[in-house]
Formats: sequence, structure tokens, C-alpha cells
Amino acid sequence: MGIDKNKKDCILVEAASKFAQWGFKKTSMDEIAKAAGVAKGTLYLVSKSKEELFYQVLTRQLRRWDMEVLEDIDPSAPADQQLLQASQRSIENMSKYPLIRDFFFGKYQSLIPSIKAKIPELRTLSLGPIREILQTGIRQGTFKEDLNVEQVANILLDLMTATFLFHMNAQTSMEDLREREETAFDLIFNGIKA
Amino acid sequence: MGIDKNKKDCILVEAASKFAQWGFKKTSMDEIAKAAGVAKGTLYLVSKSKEELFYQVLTRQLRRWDMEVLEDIDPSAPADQQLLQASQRSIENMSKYPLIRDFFFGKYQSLIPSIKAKIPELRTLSLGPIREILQTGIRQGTFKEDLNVEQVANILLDLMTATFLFHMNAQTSMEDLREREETAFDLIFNGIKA
DNA sequence: CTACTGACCAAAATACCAATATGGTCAGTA
DNA sequence: TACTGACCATATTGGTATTTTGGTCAGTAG
Repeated sequence: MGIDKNKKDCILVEAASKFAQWGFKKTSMDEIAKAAGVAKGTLYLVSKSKEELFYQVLTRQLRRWDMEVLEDIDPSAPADQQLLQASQRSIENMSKYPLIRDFFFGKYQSLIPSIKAKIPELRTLSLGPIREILQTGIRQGTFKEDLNVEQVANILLDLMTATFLFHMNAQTSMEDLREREETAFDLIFNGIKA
Repeated sequence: MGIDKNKKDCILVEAASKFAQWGFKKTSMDEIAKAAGVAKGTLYLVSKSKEELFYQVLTRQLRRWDMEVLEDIDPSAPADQQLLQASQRSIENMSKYPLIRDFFFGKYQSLIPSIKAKIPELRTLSLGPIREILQTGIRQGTFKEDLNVEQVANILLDLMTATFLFHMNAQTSMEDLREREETAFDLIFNGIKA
């Protein structure tokens, strides 16, 4: 019972594509339905509103993002190296996943009121890989054992977001971005204390 | 020769007030002129265009911001304490100086094309206090002596921006913001290495 | 029976355009 | 000569007729 799994997948994929291309406001449900080869009413078997559909797309992309971040990390490597790789991959992903990036930038805040209530859940999802690596690092003895994992993970995510935000605004070169990433990571890992 | 200093000050003050209240687009030159008790033409003795006037207002606010940050810092205190105070004050200032905050958030990027070219100068201004404290700290032996001051200062500014951005988006409490600030600072100072 | 459709509706967005407001200028004034 | 404000081309606004949109649901196909 319920909607066909393949049809649902197709709808969510097409919706993601359209939302990424035109943004939330400028993408119509008709457009999505047409792209998915489905009647408009069917969209409402997937989600009860456009905002809800967008939220589903967002969480889906976020899970894919997480997978991609974790996917090219060597679990047997030292945690600090894992963390550096995860950071770099996350920042790369900001170009690849405009919806997620805009969410981190707080763009949907004012545009989609209902998303405000969902921030905690979306954040929790976003923090997945970092949190895991931090915990691994603590277990391995690479990181301080009294680390407030949740707090530190949030700060790391903020830092990545801001690094990319600046990169976009100032249109700095990729080399500058890389260098900044590495300095930031070194700073986080070793601190600035003499 | 040139425009009267008091008149210029008055214009810049009123312009700052109006821009902060209505934003760049929704503030008219007529409005500013009226508020400053001056004819519209006089504004063009201060700057050759509206965008240029906005830029002048921005640099002025930025200098005031810097002064306020430095003003309640004890120069004889250890550099790490100075840095913490400067960070906290900067984040407080984000509420007080909406124009600066929006500049950090990259809001004028798309709105005022000419501001893109000015980013490096504005950034240099913004980094003033942090840079100074970092250098003091290195001289005092509080911070590592091989620190890339410019790079680290930029990262710290990014981190503050992002911390406040998240605070705004997720509408977290002031206590949460404070706690996050402190954890972030501890992280920057000591690092996460075991 | 039920997953799915698409004509349908109220509400929102858009295209259009006359009226107004705006950024910028410059001949004139105090 | 520092300053003014009427002036101009252009951009923005308000009003509104028209189209599009989010969402529904009676009906259909399998």
C-alpha cells in the first residue's frame, strides 16, 4: 500500500534537480510532476505540501552528503587525518549540493517558515560524520577525552560554512581556499598556544 | 576648501542611521539629505554616488567597531584573555552594527556590485584588532611564534561570523551563544589534540 | 480495491502601464 | 565658492486584468 517506491524515488530525484536549478520559490509543483512523468496529485502522496516535499529533498541530499563524506575516508587512518579529509570533502560538497549549502547559509530561514522548526533535526543529520570521527578520535586517544563532542562538531561545521561563505563572497582562488582549510585544521588540532 | 567637516560628519551619521534602518536599496538620497538638513546636491560633495556613500558609511562603522572592540580590552592582560574578550565583543557588535554584520554575511555582494572590489580593504580593516592581539601574543610568548597571523586572523573572523550566523538562524538562546563562544575559544587556543 | 489521474478552484504571482519617486546634474544663489 | 534645489532620464510603485500556482478530490484504470 501507499505510493510506489520507484515513483517516489523518481519524484524526489526530479524535485531535487528542479529545486537546485530554480530554487524553492521558482519551482512549481506542475514542473516537478511533469519532470517525474507523474500527475500533480501524485506528489501529494509523497508529501502533504510543497514545503514538506522540499524538506524531504533536503534530508535526502543531506544523507547523500554524509555518505559521500564518509565514503572516501579510511577508517583505519588516525582520527585527525580522517577529520581533515572529512572537512575538505564537506567544503567541496558545498559546490555540489547548493540546497544544503544554502541551508547552512540560513537562506531558507525566511523563505520557508516551516523549515525553522526542522533546523535541529537537519543539524543533527549534518553533524553525523564529524561526530563519529570525533568519537573515534577520543577512543583512539588522538583527541582530548573531555571534548564536548556535540559542541565541537557544531563549531567545526560552522567554521567550514564560514570558510566557504568567505570563499564565495570574496571569490578567492581554490588554492587560497585549500590553504585556509589547512591552516584552520592545524589551528583546530594544535591550537595557537605556544 | 571642499565640503564643511561638520556637514560631512552629519551626512555620514544620518546616512548610517537610514541605511541601518531601511537597508541600502530602500534608503533614498533625498531621505538622507532631508535627515541631514542639507540639499541633495551636497551629498555629492561627500561621495560621487550612492554606492560610494554607502562604502564610506561602512568603513566609518568598521572603524568605530574596531575602536569599541579595542576599548574595553586590558592591554596588560595576557594575550589569550585579550583575544577572548575581543571575540566576545565582536560577536556582541554583530547585533549593534547591522551593516557590518550584513557585510560579513556577504549580503551586499549581489546588491552593490561595486562593493566586491572593496572586500580586501574592508577585510583588512575588520581584522585590525585581532591581528594586533595575535602579534602581541606572539611577542609575549603566549602564542606560537610561527603563527600565520593573517591567515589565523581571517579564520577567527570567519568563525565569529559563522557562530553568530547560526545563532541568528537557529534563534538559539544567549546562554547557548556564550557557551559556544567559550568552547570555540578554548578549541582555538588549546586545540583538540590529546 | 486502490494507486493514480487531471480538471478544477481559490489564492497567489505575473504582466502591463500610468503615475510617482529616485539617482544624479548643474546653472544659479548667498 | 560651498551650497542649493529645479530639472531630467530612468527606475520603482500601485493598481488591476490575466495567468499561474498550490492543493483537492471525484473519477478511472488496472
